[in-house]
Amino acid sequence: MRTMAKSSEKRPLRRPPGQYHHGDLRRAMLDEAVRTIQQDGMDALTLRAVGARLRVSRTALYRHFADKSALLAAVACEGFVMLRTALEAAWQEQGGGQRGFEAMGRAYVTFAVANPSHYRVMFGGFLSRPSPDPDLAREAGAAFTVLVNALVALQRAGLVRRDDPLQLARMIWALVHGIAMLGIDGLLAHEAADAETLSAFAVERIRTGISVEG
Amino acid sequence: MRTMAKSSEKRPLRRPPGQYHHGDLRRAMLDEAVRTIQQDGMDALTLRAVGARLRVSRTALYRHFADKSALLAAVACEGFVMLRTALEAAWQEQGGGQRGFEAMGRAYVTFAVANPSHYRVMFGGFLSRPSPDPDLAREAGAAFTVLVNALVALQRAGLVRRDDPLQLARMIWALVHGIAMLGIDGLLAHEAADAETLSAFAVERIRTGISVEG
DNA sequence: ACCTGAACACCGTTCAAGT
DNA sequence: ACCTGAACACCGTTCAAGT
Repeated sequence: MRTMAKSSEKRPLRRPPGQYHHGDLRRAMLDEAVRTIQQDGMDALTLRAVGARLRVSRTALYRHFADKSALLAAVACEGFVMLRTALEAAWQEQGGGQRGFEAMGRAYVTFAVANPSHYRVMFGGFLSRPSPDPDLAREAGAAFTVLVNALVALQRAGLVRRDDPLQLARMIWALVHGIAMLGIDGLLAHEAADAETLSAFAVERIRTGISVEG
Repeated sequence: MRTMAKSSEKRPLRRPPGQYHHGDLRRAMLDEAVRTIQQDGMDALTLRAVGARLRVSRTALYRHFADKSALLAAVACEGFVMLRTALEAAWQEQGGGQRGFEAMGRAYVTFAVANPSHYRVMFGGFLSRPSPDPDLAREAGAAFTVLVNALVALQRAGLVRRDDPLQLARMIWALVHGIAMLGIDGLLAHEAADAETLSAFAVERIRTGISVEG
C-alpha cells in the first residue's frame, strides 16, 4: 500500500518510452501528500514541496490531477475505501451481531486515530461541495451503507429497537465521528481518556443508555 | 454583537487623537473575518481582503493581533464564550434536570448550525497546538465544565448512572460535536434529517439506549 | 504522452517611514 | 500610538516549449 521510497526506485512497471522519472507518479504523489500532512500538517502541503520531494517539476502534478483539490479528493476517496474495508472486516470477524457491531464502532475510531491525515481530508469539506467528486461521494456512501446494513441486521435479529435505521445510523456515525475528531485533535488527551478508551465506553453506553436502571 | 457596517461608521467612542479610520478596528476585524468565512469559506479569508473591506491597509491588522493565527484564535475564543452562554441559558431556562440536559444538547447543536464559521474555527486546530492561546484554552475548558457540572447534578438527583462524569461528559460532547460537524458539513441533508432533528432523536436515545426493551 | 521552466496573479509578514 | 506603502519569500496555476 504505502510503498515508494524517496528517490531510489525505478522499477519499470510501465514500459519506458523516454525513460522519464517515475514508475507511478500518481501513486507516489498520493502517498507523498499523505506523508506531508502527517508530518507537518495540512497547511504544509504544497504542490511545490511534493514536487521537490519527488524530484519532479512542480507542475508535473497536473498530468495526473486536475488541481490540488483533485489530489485531496483522491486522498479522501482512498480513505473511505480503507475505512469501509476496516468496518467490514470488524463486523465479519465477529460474525456480526452485537459483538460485531461494537467491533465496528471501535474499528471506526481506530482507523481515524491510525490514519489522521486521511481522516482529516475525508471530512475536510470535499464531500460538502456543491458538486462533490462522484467517486468520492460513491465511496463515502458505500462506507455509510455498511453501517446501515449492520443496524438493519441487528433489528432483524431483535437486538436493536425498530427505529428508522437511517436515523439510527446517522446518530452512531455522529458519535464515532465526534470521538474520532476530538481524538485526532488531541482534545481527549487527559490521563487514560484517549479516543479508543472513550470509544469502548461509548459503545457500551449507547447500547444501554445512561439513565439509572437502564 | 455583530454591528459595524461596511464603511459608513465613525462614532467617536475613542477620543480622536489624529482622526484615523475606525472606532474599534479590532472588533471590526473580528466581525469581518467571521463574515468572510461565512460568505466565502475558510480559504477566502485573507488579511488583504479583510483590510480592503474595512478600507484599511493590509498590515493594519498587526496592530491588534500578532498574526493571522491570533485573529482566528480570538474568533474561536469568542465562539466558546457564546457557546457556554447558550448552554447555561438552556440548562437554567428548564430549571436543570432531565429537561434541562436535553435542552443543553439541542442548544449545542443549534449554536453550531447557527454559527458555523465560529464553530469551524473553534475546532480548526487552534486548541490542539503544542501551546494553545491561554484565553482560548480557558474558555474552551469553561464550556466543557458546564456540561460536566450538569451531569454531576443529574447524578446527584439519581437521574444518571454514576459513571465517571468526565468520561460521560466526553461521550456526550463527542455525540453533539459529531452531529454539529456533520450538520455543518451538509452531510445530514437528506429529507428531514437535519442536524436539529437528529439532535432531538439522539438526545432521547442516549438516555434510554438503543437496545430493545431498554 | 509526459515532463519542463518561465511567467502571472496571488498570499502572509516585515520594516522603515509617516502622522 | 496607530497607520501606511514598498519589499520579501512564498503560494497555485497556465502555457509555450521540449523529449
